[in-house]
Amino acid sequence: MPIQEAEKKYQPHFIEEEIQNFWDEKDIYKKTQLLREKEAKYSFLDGPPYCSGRIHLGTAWNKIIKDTYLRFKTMNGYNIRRQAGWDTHGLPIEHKVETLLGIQSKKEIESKIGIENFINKCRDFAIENKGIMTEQFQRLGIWMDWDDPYETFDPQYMESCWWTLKQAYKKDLLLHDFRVISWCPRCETALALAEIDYENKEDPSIYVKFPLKNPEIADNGKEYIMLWTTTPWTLPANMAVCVHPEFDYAYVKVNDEVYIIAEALVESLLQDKDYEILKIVQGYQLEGKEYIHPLNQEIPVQKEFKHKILPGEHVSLTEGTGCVHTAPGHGPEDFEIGKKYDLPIFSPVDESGHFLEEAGKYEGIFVKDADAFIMADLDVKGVLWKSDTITHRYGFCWRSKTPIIYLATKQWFLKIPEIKEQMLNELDKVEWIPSWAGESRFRNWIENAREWTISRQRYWGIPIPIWSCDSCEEITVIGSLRELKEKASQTDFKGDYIHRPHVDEITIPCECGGKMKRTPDVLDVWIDSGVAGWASLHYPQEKDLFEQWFPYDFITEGHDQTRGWFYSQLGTGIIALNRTPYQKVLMHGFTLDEEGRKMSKSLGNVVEPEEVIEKYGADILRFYLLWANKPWEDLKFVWEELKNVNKMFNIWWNVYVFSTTYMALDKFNPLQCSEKNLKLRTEDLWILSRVNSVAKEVTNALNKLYFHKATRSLNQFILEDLSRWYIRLIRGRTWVEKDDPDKLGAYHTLHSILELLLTMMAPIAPYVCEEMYHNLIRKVNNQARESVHMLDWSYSEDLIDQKLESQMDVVRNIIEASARARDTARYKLRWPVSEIMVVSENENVLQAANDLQSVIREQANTKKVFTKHEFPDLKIIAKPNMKTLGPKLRQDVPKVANILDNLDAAYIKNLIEEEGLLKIDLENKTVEISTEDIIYETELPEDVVSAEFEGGSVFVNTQLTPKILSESMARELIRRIQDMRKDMDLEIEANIEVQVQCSEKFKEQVESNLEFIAQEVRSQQISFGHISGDYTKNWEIEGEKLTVSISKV
RNA sequence: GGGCCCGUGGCUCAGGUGGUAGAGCGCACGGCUGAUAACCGUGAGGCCCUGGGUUCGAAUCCCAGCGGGCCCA
Repeated sequence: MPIQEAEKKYQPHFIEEEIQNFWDEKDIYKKTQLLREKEAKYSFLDGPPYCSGRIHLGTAWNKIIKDTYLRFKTMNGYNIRRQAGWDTHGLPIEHKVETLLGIQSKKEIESKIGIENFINKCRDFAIENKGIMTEQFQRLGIWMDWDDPYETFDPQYMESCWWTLKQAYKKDLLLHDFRVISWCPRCETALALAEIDYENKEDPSIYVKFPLKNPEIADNGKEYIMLWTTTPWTLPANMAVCVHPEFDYAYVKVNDEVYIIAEALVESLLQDKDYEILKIVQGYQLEGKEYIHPLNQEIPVQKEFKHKILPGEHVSLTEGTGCVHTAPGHGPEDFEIGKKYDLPIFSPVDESGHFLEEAGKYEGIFVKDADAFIMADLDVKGVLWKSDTITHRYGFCWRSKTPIIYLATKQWFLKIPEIKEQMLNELDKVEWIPSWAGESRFRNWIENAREWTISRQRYWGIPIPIWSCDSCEEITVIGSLRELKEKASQTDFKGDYIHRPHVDEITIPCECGGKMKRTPDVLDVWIDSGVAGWASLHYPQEKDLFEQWFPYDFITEGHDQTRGWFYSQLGTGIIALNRTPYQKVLMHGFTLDEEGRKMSKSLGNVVEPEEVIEKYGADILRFYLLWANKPWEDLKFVWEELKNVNKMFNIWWNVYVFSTTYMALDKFNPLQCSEKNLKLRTEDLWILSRVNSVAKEVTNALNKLYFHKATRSLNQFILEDLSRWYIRLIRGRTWVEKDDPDKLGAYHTLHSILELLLTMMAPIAPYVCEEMYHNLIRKVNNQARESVHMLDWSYSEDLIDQKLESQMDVVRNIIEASARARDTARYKLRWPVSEIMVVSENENVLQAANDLQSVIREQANTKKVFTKHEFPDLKIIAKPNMKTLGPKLRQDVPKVANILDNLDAAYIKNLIEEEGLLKIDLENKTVEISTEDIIYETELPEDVVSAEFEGGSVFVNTQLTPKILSESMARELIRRIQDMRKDMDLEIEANIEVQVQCSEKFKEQVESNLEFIAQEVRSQQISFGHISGDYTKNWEIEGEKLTVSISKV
């Protein structure tokens, strides 16, 4: 089948739907994978998106980067594993399901819904969203194993995760201990650092004075240590006050009271008060002083305890009083101090953030609500010195957006600090793009890594595989389902017994005779995805795939994953396998809105991928996202810029339409081209060189993951080289009717560059390339591979001719300069000129003009092209420089000017250059004229206009000879007839008859060019006088009124 | 408060081994027309975020600050 004329308009939706159907029906993805099955492996791991809703632009960008790179690697002959992944467990889904079920707390889950029911709902929810998101990704043209993804709720996957925990246990990296950790009172669970978002929040800012037990200075006993806090609710758990041992502290007298405050902060705190500093001591001198807890009446525990001032290196002078309220049960640093000085870890708050009985008076009150009560009580006691509010950054639960609190609880941890060194070592073995992503950013994060809280007091997650005995201290960590079955007391294992609540019922007999029960927690979801590298391959239950594909050559995710997936994979990788699971990482940016703000629902600036696809299609969205910025920088999504890309696609499509129109018309078959039947011109060799140069650039760019460079090269090529230049150059050749080698040469060249172009573009714009491939390649060659995505990536270094490319650049400059020169003379480009002269001192420029003379002749519309080192007919004019001569000659100036005017300028110039000066005899004296006294100007001969270009000048002879005028008029007439053809909507190849009614003068002018006119407008005959055609129109050419009439033959 | 990145015409971005600032879009004017929802030409429009330093010379290197993004405290 021959090449078909393409649709006139680029219709992405139609094309994309059609191609998607083709891929689906013919199973093209699978076939493409099979094609490379035996070749070298390149392993990739998909970072699993969380399936709680719909994808957003950032997720789309992420997958588009992956897809483009993997398609590129596939075409380069690699066998690639493209399993998609899904992150399915965790709080976000639990929350959505809670909302769906109309409940709000853990209690309700257990009492109203039941854990099993709840888990099932979560699973259903995840599966449903997975389906929705899969469709969204497919609509973007993403090729992955959508039918066989890894899912974190899959029991086999979870088993690998258990195995990982067991490795941690074996290496003694598991820890169960009391810690103060961040806690979400809404979700009633511990949170890891990675699960906290920071936002501004308004809180109380209060200064409280704690009375000293043994006042030193104040006779009236009113001596206090002043402290500051933004969390009044933690005061009931205050166990100490810390001061920095090396700072100076002042005893300040205000009215009849004495306060201890860091000296550096006195001024700012008491600026509007009368105060007197009585004494200054160093912090260590305050150590051991006892104070009285002001709420000791309200909280029984506080009545018993002896409160002391302690040293603390963490105390700073940036805010507060330099005396730090210390509640070991409610702050990580406080906890450390508490441990160091053996303070009780008092944390009288339950999981939901309500005070327990030990909190005395405050029992049952939610901590944040207790702020007001506590402040009121302090006020009544006269110890609330100052009360204000402050807006500061505060941690929130990543999902429920609840302000976190710190509680002392017993949790499971991974001892990350113990493997930190190894993590840093492994980090160096990874190739990071950009390099600072690993070398600076990730390194910094790891260096600050602390113990990782991995237990969560929730339901929808991987149950922690730790069983502990209820009578002795013994624990067992289960590493596989088989091990569980072997050790369990039960024998009946049916259905999903690995999720809660069924796994909770399984017990293990302990050697001591007791019963081991599972620790009721589930795992942090970051562990879920962290183990994806081997869990997706079901290692160690299955070994084959693991041996083939692990470790991974490449992963790519956004920069938020520094603390997320990059970290969790590295940590668990070292725990499980002593190594990093990935070897090359591209850290990409975020998508921002037009103002550079992040997209968020609350700002209402979210752009949905669907919205873009609807307007422009997936190919254009893909190209845009890979073009707009460097992948590792944030990307401002600007609609206006999409128009740009859209324009490029339209132009590309137009080139394609142009090509197929003529190729279809002439039934062009690229397979039947041979050196014998076609003739290549220099411009053909040039575009072949260009397209291969671009292919080389694209190859290098994609190899380096510089998608922006690849797309920018392609964009430049399509617009500048192909559409604006090459097509313009070959227009004339395609208009020839007969089957000549020159035309075939153009077709053949066009065909092969389009083929290479669509091959290079295929990973980026997979749909439209497939469409073009089918028409241009498959239609005429049934041996060709079934899909463009099955092609081998290649280009020809041999066809690259650097010299020719730079010569063409010069020639384009010359032609542009000639157009500019004509413009200044208002001499139309449509009218030919007899000659142009290219003048340059640069030999290469002249050579380019000579070598590509035919191109210049055609495009500059000139009969001849000459090249010279300087313009021979340039007339030099020497003018007196009045500025210098005036003061020197005074009244003689006019005489000298007159003499100079009569001398030949070239003669003057020569003389001065040779002798340094020119002597002019006046009646009574001789004046000497030197270089600075003369201003040289040049004058062009009549009928010559010039313009400069980089490297030289172009001189255009615009003299109108009768011959030139005749051709000009002929061209004017042709243009009008073509216009009428277009009006009539004629087929391009349609033949016509032309009748012209005009003055005798005009007729004579064009008569010698009748044959030329006839050929250009596809007219068999041009007759003058009588008008009787199908379509008649009046025109005016250079003042001549005429009527043209044409008929279709 | 700390770490990393970014900051160039109205907009989006090049340039970045130091040597008189570029492109596309947009704007104004003129031109072209058988692939053209294109194209060509001309023009206006930049204290290259600010301030210091190194240097004969800084958009580029160094330091400090400001603004934005991400991560953390």
